[in-house]
Amino acid sequence: MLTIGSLAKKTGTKVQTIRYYEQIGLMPEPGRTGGGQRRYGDAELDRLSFIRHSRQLGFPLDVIRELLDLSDHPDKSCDEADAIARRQLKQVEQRLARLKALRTELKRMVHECSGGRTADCRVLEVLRDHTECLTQHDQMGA
Amino acid sequence: MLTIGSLAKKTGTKVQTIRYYEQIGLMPEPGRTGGGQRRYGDAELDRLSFIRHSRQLGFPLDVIRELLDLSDHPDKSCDEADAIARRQLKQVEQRLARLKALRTELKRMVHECSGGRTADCRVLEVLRDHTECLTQHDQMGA
DNA sequence: GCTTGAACCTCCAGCCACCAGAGGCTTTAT
DNA sequence: ATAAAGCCTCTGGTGGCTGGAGGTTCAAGC
Repeated sequence: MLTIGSLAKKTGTKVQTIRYYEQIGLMPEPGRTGGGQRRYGDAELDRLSFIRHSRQLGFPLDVIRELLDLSDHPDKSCDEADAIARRQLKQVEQRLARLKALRTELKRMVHECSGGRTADCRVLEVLRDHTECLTQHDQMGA
Repeated sequence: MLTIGSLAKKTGTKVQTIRYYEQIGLMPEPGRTGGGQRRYGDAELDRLSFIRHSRQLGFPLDVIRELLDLSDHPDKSCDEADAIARRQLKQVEQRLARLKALRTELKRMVHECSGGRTADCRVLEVLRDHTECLTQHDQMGA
């Protein structure tokens, strides 16, 4: 039987985060001691590990909910999980592309700045005038 | 003289966002009509363009505040603006590296999944067992 | 058995950078 | 004169947590 603190340590989660997951129904309500403290077993450890690992891979919580549901039904088709992972991959690739464009632009700013007064600062100049940008970096989100 | 709506259109900003910027002191309080509607001039247009462009390059609002301040004082040294841009570049590069690791992992998951029941799903299996990961993808943040 | 101190409890507020909607007023065009 | 588009303020929500206040419980040492 694990306390919330040791569960937190084992999974690299903050205690508050575990309580938060319980609050939004992502983690089940665990058993309690007579005094009202939470106690966890192996099932909860596995579930939390799954959640944390999915988070590290960038899946949002509502998607993780779906993945957990799939994982709880071993006879369902795998297609859905596969589709979710593919979507995530696509998003990661889009974000990569955007970040690369940003990097290019920032590098250019920094390289062209040769010190001096801010009046002649290349960094500020580029920020002032969007038309100087070579790359398109329209919406962010990452 | 621009209405808030036309300023929004020109800069690709939502109207509410402009009011938000005003509320947090990033944009100045503009002049008003007799009826209380905001009217903007070219200075505000320039300032908002600067803000939006900086946002697109991923600078957070408090950093943009610094950049605006530097831009308002043409005789200050350029070093600070340069340092800010370099920091941002570094952060972008870190995020790129993390995203690349994620992409690798997601690709592997997707490639290894050959359909079937969720019980045998490679995607779910990898999520369950972190030790199968080749790459380290510790904290996210993007 | 008693005391200490670490870990637990609940509840509330805040972070970032907005976005949406309710309910009402102003402007502009016809 | 009227209509509709756009403006106003104010409130509350988003995602995914994180921190703190103020109080209780647990486990270990004496």
